[in-house]
Amino acid sequence: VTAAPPPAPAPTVVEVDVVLLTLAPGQGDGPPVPQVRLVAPAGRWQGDAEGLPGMALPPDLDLDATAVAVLAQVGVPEPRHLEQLASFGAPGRVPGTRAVSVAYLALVPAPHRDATARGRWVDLADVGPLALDHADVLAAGVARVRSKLSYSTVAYGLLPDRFTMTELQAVYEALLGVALDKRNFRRKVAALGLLADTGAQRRGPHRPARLYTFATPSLVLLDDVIAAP
Amino acid sequence: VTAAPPPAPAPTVVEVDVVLLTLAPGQGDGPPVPQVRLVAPAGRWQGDAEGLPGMALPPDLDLDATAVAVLAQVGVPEPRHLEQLASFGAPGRVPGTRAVSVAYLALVPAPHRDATARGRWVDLADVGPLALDHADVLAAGVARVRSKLSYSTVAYGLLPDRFTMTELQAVYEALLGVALDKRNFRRKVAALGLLADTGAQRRGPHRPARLYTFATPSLVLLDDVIAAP
DNA sequence: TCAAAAGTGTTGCCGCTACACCCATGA
DNA sequence: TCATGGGTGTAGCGGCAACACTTTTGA
Repeated sequence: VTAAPPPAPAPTVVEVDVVLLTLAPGQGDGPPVPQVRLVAPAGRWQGDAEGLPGMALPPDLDLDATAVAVLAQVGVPEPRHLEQLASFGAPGRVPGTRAVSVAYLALVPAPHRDATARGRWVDLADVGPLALDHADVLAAGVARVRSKLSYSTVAYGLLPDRFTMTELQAVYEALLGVALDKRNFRRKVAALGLLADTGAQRRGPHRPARLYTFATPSLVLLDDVIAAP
Repeated sequence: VTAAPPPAPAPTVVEVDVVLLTLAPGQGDGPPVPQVRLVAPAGRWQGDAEGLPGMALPPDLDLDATAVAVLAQVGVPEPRHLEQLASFGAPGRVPGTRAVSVAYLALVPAPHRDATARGRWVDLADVGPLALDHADVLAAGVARVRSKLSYSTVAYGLLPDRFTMTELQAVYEALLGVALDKRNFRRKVAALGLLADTGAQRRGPHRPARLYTFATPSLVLLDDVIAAP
């Protein structure tokens, strides 16, 4: 709301960038490794650093829909979870233009190795210098996921439809970077009542494991669980 | 990041809107009442509904600085707390243009009744229909404050420099809408060690009350407190 | 001396953590 | 039969909620 008559609109470009995260199965029997989707430098900026996938806001799409379109470009038809992260708009962040970036966080289960899609998955630990201020954006995304682990079912975004307790626990351990007690973990998860036992089992070289699903197919805040008697 | 050569920038305006909240002392001996700062309809949109203070993003300011500029317009030289809330960018949200709004949340102690500033304080309970999608933005701001009460010292943003325990408790009760036990409240607050006893007292018609200050003059996340041994 | 708000301890309960063993399967 | 991961119970401790009375002041 401005008091003065509308000034000439600033020549500002709005773009939507997406921090797309996944958890790739560990090599051998190692723990799962967190990965980001990065794309090659192109379009608006030059240089050799990769960056987050993004696009300019189209006239007819809202912000969420634009994020979905960005995801489509990198081969993700629909993410398990998508939420707005923050906006970045420092005057110098894109050389030559004034660009405001609305950043999103997206989570998907397993890296579909889709050859037609742009970009590649990079282990979080191996991410090099990124274009523009994308390192900040990525950091914000990672921080958000980590903090949400404790008070929501973010893990939903990273797991396949059916998964074992051990896999669920591995998600938490990989993202939190700590080891958890198996019995306590299972007890706590069970107490929340968010999982359904599918009855099915995963058969492997050893004793079969029960397969579970999230009872509600979306991310749930834990407060909401408690508040629903 | 776009693969194609840069398309002509969409004619998009970026504006920064601020949800400015305070807690006014209650009438008589009533509890404090939460208020928002609203401004009269002007500039970009017509109609009789008030709206949140805001302005177009100037070429030389980043988002945070723009929020500060907006606050200056409504008579707040520097807010106790300022954080980015979310961005709103549905195609139809401002008739006639494509405007993306980056919303901020700001907190200030007491309503300075400053005649030169634009706008007025309105009890949250009395807020009527707002311009554009500002009702959504306001709702997001209120939700953010409420949720942050439990895991941070947001109350810092709403209290004067020196305050009594009862006032601090009243902030929590007013925002949470529940009554709290005096002894438990004081014990918990003391255990966090975030307050300093000023030694001074507030004298009233009854027994004087100790005055406290926040030891760290900014909003603190409670996890950080625990993580600092 | 009275009215009104400030200030202070204890107890029971619940949830969290720590900890070690048997089970089912495929090889 | 063995190697490997799947699955289960308990006991101690600490934090949280419930609860009522004394103190200090101004009028």
